[in-house]
Parts: sequence; structure tokens; C-alpha cells
Amino acid sequence: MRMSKMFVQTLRDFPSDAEVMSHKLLVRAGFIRKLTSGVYNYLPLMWRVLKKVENIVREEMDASGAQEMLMPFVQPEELWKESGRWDVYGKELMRLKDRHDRGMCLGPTHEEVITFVAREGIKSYKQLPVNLYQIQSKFRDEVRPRYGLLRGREFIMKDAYSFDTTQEGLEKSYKIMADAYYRIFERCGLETKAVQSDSGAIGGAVSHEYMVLIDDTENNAGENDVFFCKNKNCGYAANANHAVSVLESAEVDGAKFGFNELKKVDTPDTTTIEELEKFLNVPSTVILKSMIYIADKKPVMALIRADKTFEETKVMNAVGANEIRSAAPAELEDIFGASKGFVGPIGIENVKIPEGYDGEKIQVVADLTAKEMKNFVIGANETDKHFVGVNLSDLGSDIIFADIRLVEKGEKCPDCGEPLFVTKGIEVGNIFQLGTKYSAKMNAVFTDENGKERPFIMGCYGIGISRTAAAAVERHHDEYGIKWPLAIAPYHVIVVPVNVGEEKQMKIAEEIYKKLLEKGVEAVIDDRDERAGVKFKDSELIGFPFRITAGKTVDEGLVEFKIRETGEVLKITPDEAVEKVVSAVQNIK
RNA sequence: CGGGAUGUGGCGCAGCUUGGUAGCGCACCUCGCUUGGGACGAGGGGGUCGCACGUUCAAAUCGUGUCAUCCCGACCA
Repeated sequence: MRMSKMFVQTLRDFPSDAEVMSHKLLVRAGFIRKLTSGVYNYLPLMWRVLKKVENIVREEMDASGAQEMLMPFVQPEELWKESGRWDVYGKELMRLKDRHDRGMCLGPTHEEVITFVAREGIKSYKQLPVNLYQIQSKFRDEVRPRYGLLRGREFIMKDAYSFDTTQEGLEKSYKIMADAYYRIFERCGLETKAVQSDSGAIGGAVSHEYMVLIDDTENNAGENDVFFCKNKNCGYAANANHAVSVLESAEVDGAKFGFNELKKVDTPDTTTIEELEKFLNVPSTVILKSMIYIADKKPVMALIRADKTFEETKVMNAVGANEIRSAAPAELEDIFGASKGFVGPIGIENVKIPEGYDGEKIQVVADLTAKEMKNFVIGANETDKHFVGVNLSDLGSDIIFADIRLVEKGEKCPDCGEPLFVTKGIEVGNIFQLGTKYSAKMNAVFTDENGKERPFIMGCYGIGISRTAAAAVERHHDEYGIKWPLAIAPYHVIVVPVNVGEEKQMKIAEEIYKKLLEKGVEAVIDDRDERAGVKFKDSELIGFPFRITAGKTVDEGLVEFKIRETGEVLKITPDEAVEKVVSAVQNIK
């Protein structure tokens, strides 16, 4: 490729609307341009990168025995009604009508369609197991798209779906994918950690997320908090929304503070835990904090020892909901007649659920920390009042107990007891044992050895192609620009004649360029009549892994060979330079 | 959906307080000069100042509305 003809425009400045490095650099270096919020044009350089990532994914998927296909981007409403997700998916699902007023949606994922494909095409256990995948654009109407390619609304994804006859078969298919995923990300130049993750409303099913760990806490690109154990024999790692919190003891008996019997006390203006601690002169560990969530339109009260934090996903799972949000202060008034800071579970069975919400009574879900507390303090469901000296037996019996705590750094690993560490992570892949969630609902069955019909045991496996490319930029850049891993770089090498007016430099550069092409290297020659500084800045910004510069030293028969990743510079002959690139390229194949 | 901010040429920004017919840097085109780290000089093209309505002799500037974008939060198979 000749730089003078390449469709690329690098910018002198970072775009003002970008926040994270991958977004800033990909725009500035001319890889992407925004069309509208969360939707980007992949310009030629970006498209080359994406195709490289795709091809690595494709090679490893094919090697694992999976078969590639392509499903439609637009899907009919009926399929989503069959699976039940039409009503649960929410606004993220981009819904539209065709000219006949039929409901359609843009595919955010393809479980419904693949289940349709399988029930049409798979009739017998003899056809199983099978794993089908595709690489395609997805659309999710994210509440808040951000961070460029890391959280776009339209993005490229590889999604695979396995079909097995048994749970054991599924586990085998799952393991095959887990192994393939490590290879894929490693080949993309990304070290990943597979972490246990929340399995959503499905509950109980196994799920792992592949995280690119981002140590820099200043970096917002890592949107997930990952807890992990450094014990080599253990290896526990989990997303914060799933990490098990190990109970730790604390001073939890209010009797030590004079709360020997249940009574209601005045606690004016104590709307926060801190204020309440101060007013009653007790530690937060003898206070049971109450928080109201709206789970699938049902009000839910969650309880936890007040020095701990709720993990909403765990609350959601504990009550079996699909969607959850914390209630607004005005809603508290509506439901309880008490203001923020004073709601509590005593007498909750008498609280009437107002119009606009679902449910007959308010479900109470308590964290396991509540179980060891005695004579504690809790909101009285009356503004400016709390109960003290409360025990669990005072709260009624219809309480769900579960781990609904957010794990904290330094807590003990649930598997080995060593302290847990936390870091940020970018989720680039997700593998998931679905079971019969879709096949059962959509009546996707096969005939087994005994002539009996049984639903497919399914698994699904995603990789964010565009997100993986962006994550690579997050992990591989410096102050000058991108440092693409060789395997996914748009081109392997750029050849720079310093001065296109110097015949000898130009001649050597052209020769090198030609040799590289002949050897199958993806090379660019910067034949622009620009000053050296411009060419060097651009080559570093765009992130070519290697640069061969033909400058003044051509008179001595030497060129400069520079490695982007390390900054290492060698003065060698043109043939040696070509050889270095060729062997590096062969090495990644 | 709550809170905050911003919309002026491809990118980055000034002008707005105090209304008077749009400017700077980069990029782009032409010529000259220059050529190992984002040169220099001269000339040139490109914007109905997000949109609508209003106030006014006159609106980028004031008012109202609306749309878009970004940030924080909420949310996120």
C-alpha cells in the first residue's frame, strides 16, 4: 500500500468527545469515525484490524470443530415471544415495524434464531453434538454508549452456540470453547483471565467472562471490577457481581450499647448511616441497613449490616428478577410513608403496594450478615424514628437469606482463604452454559437413542470482535500512539524514505517494499512528499509494529530498523531488515 | 430517566458578558523554498454559527422551545 493513496487522515489533536485512550487514539490515528452516538464507521485501517481478529477467531473456532454460518440481522417478534424475551429484554432491544406492521427487532444476540435453526435442522441425537457460530454486527440500544468501540451500540461479535444431548456433553463443549478462547486472545496479543460471572436470571448455570485486566485505576476503560486470588494453587477469579463474600465477624450485639429490649426511639434527621451512628453513638455493625429496590416492578426490601454494601446483581438474583433498580426517594414516600433513611421491615406486611407496581406484598431479602446480629438498630418505617434492640425473630418469617454483599478488597478468598485482590477488567468474551432455557421454551427437540424427544442442551459463547481490537489498544499504546500486536496490526511494517526527492533513498525504499510484498508481508511505503517528522509521527500514531527508514545512511548501505513495541533501533542492511520482518511475520502464523 | 456541560468549516478552539453581517491554529488547494522528528513564505477554497420560533432597524451574541453530543449517576444477555 502506498501511503499517498491510503484512505486515512490522522489528526493533530485528540477528539474532544473521547474519554478513554483506545477511543482517542483510534479516532486520531484515522481508524474510526463516529456516525452517531455509539455507531462508528470502520475506516480501512480499522477494517483490516477487525478482519485480522475475525480470522484468528475463525481459525480457532474451526479448529475446535465449530462450523461458521450467518444469521439474519433482523429478527421477527414471534421468535422472541416464544422465548419469552420480547417482554423482558427492555429498551436495549431495538424494536421496529415492517410495512405490514409486523414486529421486528435488530439482533442483539441470536439465541432465538439459532434455536429456530436447530429445531429445523437437527432431528436426531446422531447429529449431535454440534457447534454453530457466526461473526456479525449486533445492535443493542445501550442506555449510555461510551468509550468508543468498547461500548458501542452497533458492534461486531462472534457468537457461537453448542447443542448437546446431555449436561456432560455440554460441559465438554464448554471446555473446548474455554480452551479455544485462551488461544484466541493470546494470539491477539492479549492476556486474559477467565472469571466467574453472574449468570443473570437463569440462575445456577455456569458462566465465565474473559477479562483483559487493566491495572491502571485511572483508566475507565476497564468497566468491570474483577476480584481474584493470587494463590497459584487456587486461581479463584470472579466479577464483582458474582464474587462470593466470606463472612467476617464484627461487634454485632447491640446489648453492649444498652439495647436490651425492643423499643422505638426518636432519631431526628438521621438520614444516613453516619448520622445515625453519631446520634446513637454505636458502630455501623449493629445497624441493619434497609434499602428498597424495584425488581421487575415489584418493590423489594433488602437488608444488610450497615458497614457493608449491596451488590445489586446479587439482590436481583436472590429475588429471581430480571431487572432491578434502587427506588427513588419519592417512591419511598409513596410506598412506605417514610422518608429515606427510616424505612424498615417491621410491620412491612401491612404496607400496601401502590398503583403502578406489581406484587401483593413486599419481599424482604436479607444478607447473611443479618443472621449473626443481635439487638440491632433498624428503621421504624416512620420518619425520624428507628427501632433499637431488634432481633431477627422480630422481623417475621418470610425473609430470603442470601449473600447480597459486594465483596471488598482484602476479604478472604472463598476457595482458599487467602486475601482477594481487585482490578479493572474489559470483558472481551463470555461463555455460558445455557442448558434448556431456550430449547425448552421454543420446543427445540431431538429424538434420543430411545426414540424419546428431548430438548437440546445448549451453550453460548461470545467474543466482542470490535471490543477486543479496542482492548488491544488500551493495553498496547504509549504517548506517541498505538503499538499494535503484530498479529492484528493493520499492516506489519512501514517503509519510510526520508526524502522522496533523494533518488537513492527512494530507490532503496522501493526495493525493500517490493521484496516485502513478494515475501507476503503486509507493507506500506510512505511515499508522501512530507518531512521526516510528519512521517515518523504518523507511523508511531498508527502503530506499525516495524519501521524501516531509508535515510542518509543508505550511502553506507544501511537502513534504520525500529521496533514499535520496544523502541529498539538497529542500523542494518536492507536485506537484513526485510529478513527480520519476514521471520517475525512467519512466527505469528 | 435524574444531575452537569457543550453545539461556530474535516479536527481543536476564540468571538457571546456590552447585538452591527464570522475569526485563529491545524488540515486542504496553488506557487516558492525546505527535507532525520508534526518547517517557512505568499496566495486560495470551504461555515445560512445544531434547528425552530420570538425580541430588534439589525441576532453566532438576547429570550423560549427543540434536537444532538459528551460527562457523572442510574442501567447494562
